[in-house]
Amino acid sequence: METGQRRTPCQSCPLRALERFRDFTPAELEFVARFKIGELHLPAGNNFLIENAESANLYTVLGGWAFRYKVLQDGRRQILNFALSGDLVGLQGTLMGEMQHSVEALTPVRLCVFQRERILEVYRNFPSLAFDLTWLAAREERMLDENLLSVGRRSALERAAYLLVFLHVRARALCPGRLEKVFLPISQQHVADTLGLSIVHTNKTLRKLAERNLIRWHGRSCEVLDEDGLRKVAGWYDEIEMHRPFI
Amino acid sequence: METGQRRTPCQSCPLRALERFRDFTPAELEFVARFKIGELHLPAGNNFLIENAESANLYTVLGGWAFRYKVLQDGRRQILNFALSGDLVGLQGTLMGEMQHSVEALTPVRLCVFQRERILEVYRNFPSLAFDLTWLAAREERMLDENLLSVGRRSALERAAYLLVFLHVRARALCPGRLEKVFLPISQQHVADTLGLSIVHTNKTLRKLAERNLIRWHGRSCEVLDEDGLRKVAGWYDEIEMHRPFI
DNA sequence: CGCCGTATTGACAATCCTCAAGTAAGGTGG
DNA sequence: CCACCTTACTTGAGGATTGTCAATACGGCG
Repeated sequence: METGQRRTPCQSCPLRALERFRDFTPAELEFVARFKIGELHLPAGNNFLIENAESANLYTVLGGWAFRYKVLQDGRRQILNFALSGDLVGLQGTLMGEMQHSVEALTPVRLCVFQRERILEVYRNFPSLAFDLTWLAAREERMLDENLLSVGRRSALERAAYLLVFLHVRARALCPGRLEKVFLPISQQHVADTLGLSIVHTNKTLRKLAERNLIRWHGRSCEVLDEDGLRKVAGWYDEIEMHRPFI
Repeated sequence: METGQRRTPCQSCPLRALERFRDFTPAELEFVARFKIGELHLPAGNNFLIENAESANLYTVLGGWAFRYKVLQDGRRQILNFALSGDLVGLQGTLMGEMQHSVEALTPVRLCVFQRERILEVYRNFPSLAFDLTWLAAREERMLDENLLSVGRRSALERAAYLLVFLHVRARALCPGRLEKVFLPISQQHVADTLGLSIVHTNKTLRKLAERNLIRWHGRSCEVLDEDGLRKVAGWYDEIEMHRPFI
C-alpha cells in the first residue's frame, strides 16, 4: 500500500477534461483542492474500506476500478456496485459513522482522499457542491434500484447481459477518445457475486453469451463484442445521462 | 384523490414528538413550514409517482405506508423499498429530472408536499437541512444494500424472515407508546415482489414461519408474533440507529 | 347469494446449486 | 527450458430450490 502526498493537483484533474463531468467554478475548484488531503495508490485486492469499521475518510476514485460488497457470516458475498473514475466511495460511513459494507480495489486504484471532519464545510460554504453530494448519492441509489430489479426479477441470462452492458456503458464513458475495445476487469466470480448466482451457473450463462458472439472472456477480463446484442438480451432501455457532477 | 391546503402545521408535526426524530432549530422549523406547499391525502393503491414521468414534487410521508417499485415490460414487478412516516420520496426525480421508479400508496397515506423548484433554497440557506437530505439518501442506499444482499444471497426462508423483522422494526419505531401488536399492512404478493420470489413459493415460505409461531397472517396484513425468533432465522445482526433527521 | 381478492395446496417442470473432475494460461524455481 | 504450482475457466451429473399451472378455500362486500 502506497500512501502519499498530493500527486494530481485538482486544477489539472484528468477527469475534468472528460466531457462527461460538469465544470467547476474557480471558487469551487479552489475549495475542492484544499478539501483534498492526499492521494492513495493501492494495489488490486486491497480492502480500503471495511464493514463495521469507522470510516476515517471519504474517497473519490481517480483511476482504476473498485467494488462495494457485503458478506454474510458464512461467507456468502454480494457485490452491491462497482466504483469507477469519478465515483464517490465512503459517503455512508462519513455521514453515519460506521461503514455497513466493504470496498475492495478491483484493479490498482488511485484515490483522492477527503477528510471526513470537514464534510460540514462543504455544506456551509459551497451549496453547489453539497447539492452534488446528494446528487451522487441519488445516482448510486438509482443504480442499486436497477441492480435489485435485475437480481430479483430478471433471468440469469438477462441479468448477466444487463450487468455487462451496464459496466460497458460506464467504462466507455470514461475513455471517449479511443474507439478501441474496452475490457471489463472482472472475473466470473465477481459476476456471480453481483448477480446472486453460483460460479458454475454464471459460467454456463456467460458461455451462452459467448456462443452468440456477444462477449469473449480472457482470464480476469471480459471483452464486449456486441453491446447492442447484449442490450436485446437484457431488455435494456436507454436513459439519457446528463453531465454529472463529481467532487 | 384529495388534495388540499395545509392541514398539519409543521410546528405541531406529530412526527416531531417521536423520540426517534431529531429536533429542529426554530429557524429550520420556520423554513420547513414555508417550504411545505401543501398536503395530499391519498387512498391505498394510488400511484402518486410514476416511472418515466417528470416528478413535479418531493414528498415526505406524514402517515401511512407506501412502496417504491419498478416493473419490466412483461409485468414482472420488483418492490425496491417501503416508505413509512418521516421518509422522503421522490428525491431522485427532484434532483435528476425524471423518476426511474414508481411509488404507490400501500395504505391510505398523508403526504407533505414540497416544491421541486425550491430545493436549491435548502442548499443555499440551510446547510443543516441540506445535510439531512444527503443523510436520508445515504440511509435509503443502506437499506437497499441490505435488501440486495437478501435477494442475492439469502435463502427464501432467511429472506422472508429478514424482511418481516426489517419492517417490524421500522413500524415499531413509529408507535413507541403502545406496546400492543404491530400489523404490517402488506399482502403476500408484496412480500413476493420484494423478495424476488413467486407468489406460490412465498406462500409456502411464510407458511413455515407461521407453523413455527413466528408470524400470523390475516388477509392483507401480517402480525409478528416473535421478532426474536424471526431474527434467528434471518441471521439478523443489530445495528444502532441514532436520531434521524427528516424534512 | 354470488363475486372478487387473497391465501392455500398439490403436482410437475424449469432453474439454479453442489460436487467433482478437468483444461488452460501464467508464474516460479530448479 | 521445463516441472510444478496457482488461479480461473469449463463441463457433466445429480439434487435442491423455486417456478408454473391448476384447483380449492375463505372472507368481505355489494
